[in-house]
Amino acid sequence: MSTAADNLFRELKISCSSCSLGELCIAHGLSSREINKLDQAVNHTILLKTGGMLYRQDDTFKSLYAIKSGSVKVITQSQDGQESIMGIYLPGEIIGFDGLANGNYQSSILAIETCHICKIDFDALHLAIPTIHPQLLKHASKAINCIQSSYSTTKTSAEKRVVNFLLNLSERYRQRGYIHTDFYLFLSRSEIGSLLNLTAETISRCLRKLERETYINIVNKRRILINDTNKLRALLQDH
Amino acid sequence: MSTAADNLFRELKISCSSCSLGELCIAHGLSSREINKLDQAVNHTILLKTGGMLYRQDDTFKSLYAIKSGSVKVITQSQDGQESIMGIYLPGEIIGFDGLANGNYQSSILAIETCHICKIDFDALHLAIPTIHPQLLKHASKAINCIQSSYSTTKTSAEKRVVNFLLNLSERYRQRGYIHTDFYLFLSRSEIGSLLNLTAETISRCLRKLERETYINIVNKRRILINDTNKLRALLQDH
DNA sequence: CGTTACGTTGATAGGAATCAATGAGGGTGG
DNA sequence: CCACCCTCATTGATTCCTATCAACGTAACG
Repeated sequence: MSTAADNLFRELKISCSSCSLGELCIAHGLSSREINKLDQAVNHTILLKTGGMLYRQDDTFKSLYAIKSGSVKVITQSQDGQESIMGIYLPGEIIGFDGLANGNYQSSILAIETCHICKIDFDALHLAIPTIHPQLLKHASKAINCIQSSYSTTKTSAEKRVVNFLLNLSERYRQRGYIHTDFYLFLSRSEIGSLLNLTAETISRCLRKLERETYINIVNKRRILINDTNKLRALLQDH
Repeated sequence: MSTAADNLFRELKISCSSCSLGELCIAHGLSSREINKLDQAVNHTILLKTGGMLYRQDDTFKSLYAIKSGSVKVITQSQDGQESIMGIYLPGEIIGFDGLANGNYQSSILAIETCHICKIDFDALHLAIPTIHPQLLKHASKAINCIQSSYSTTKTSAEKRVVNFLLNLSERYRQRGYIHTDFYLFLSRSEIGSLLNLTAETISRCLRKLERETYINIVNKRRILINDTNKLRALLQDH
């Protein structure tokens, strides 16, 4: 019923040349003239508040989106109405490739914290910079590898899946220049469970066990401090 | 150590204009002049025998590949040496997008039956037909949706995963104009288990149970006859 | 200040893994 | 041609991990 337009957001004007995403964005490697053209294709910067929806599963595909700040979750709804979290996206990641194949997005995107997001009209982008596609393909390829690797981790024990989840987040924060041993979980235990194919109780038990064994500290339920990344990573090796 | 070149294959010459893939291939929608250029980019048609390797994980990315006939399996090796089957590809599907992001393939491809495969040199393709990229993006998007949906099914019971596997194969054969209620499994029970995150014993038990309950017939271990697709599909609904 | 959602913890149940034994086919070499 | 080996598939018995069920505590919020 409701669409992304129902949610509160403001439009901001930030030019691509002054955007902080840098090489993470599709603009990477473009000439300044091309970047000006990109600016015209990317006419909206959206402010999306926590809980706000960027787009809904089955909406017709029109745009790709680049996350400038904040994070979002990917949700799919199966035919029986069960919602399931498929992943989360952080700044510098491009969303929307799933809509390209059929012309409809295959998942819904919701903000799990306040986000700034670039809306990139696909047709306009194509017209403005025909040479952009290799960059897009690389981003799509990265998305493929990302999903592929999360599929791999479903083959291990609950504890390993949780450890892998934490290390994956940590590494992605590190790559973006954030502190990678101290971060906030924007997902509930139940949502993490949905993401990792486990129950909320199991997530809770695993996190507390990791805390008891001093691999991590948990502050205020949601804030994670990693004491020693290498020791944590070692947990993935044992069988 | 060994590379794809070690495996037996012959080169065949088949022009894109006379290729049977049709709209499944990236050539779909191109003018005849563009198709001639594509022919120059696609200079090899490879005959790959059962067990032969198309490329190996970590090989440097150079080409995309289109399966003309036969089927292949996708294998990834984790750091501890464990091999795991990530999926199988059928005629009309494009392989190799996983190598685009980093310049290295993230998985190995092995033939599970005799295959004819088009090798599409990526750089040559780019030079020959700069307008090809939207088509490529669609294929990449399809790949994303495909992996995404197989990730979804890891959230269900063993029996449902097996049923979903059979129906998925059946549907893909149907879309390609093959008989979709009678097909051969080119994977062992153990490989299906690896694909679905189950053990060989569980796969065996599930298949035999489906046979006992007359949803399917199993001929000679590997050949599957589906008695009633709708009844089989109904098994996915119950909880 | 009740209501609600979230998180923690314990007890129990269930489903798939594991272990084990057997059989069936396919290939090889004597 | 047959004995042997090896891989694959099947089936049963048992174990183990995670889901489920249940109870309670806590924080946020109107």
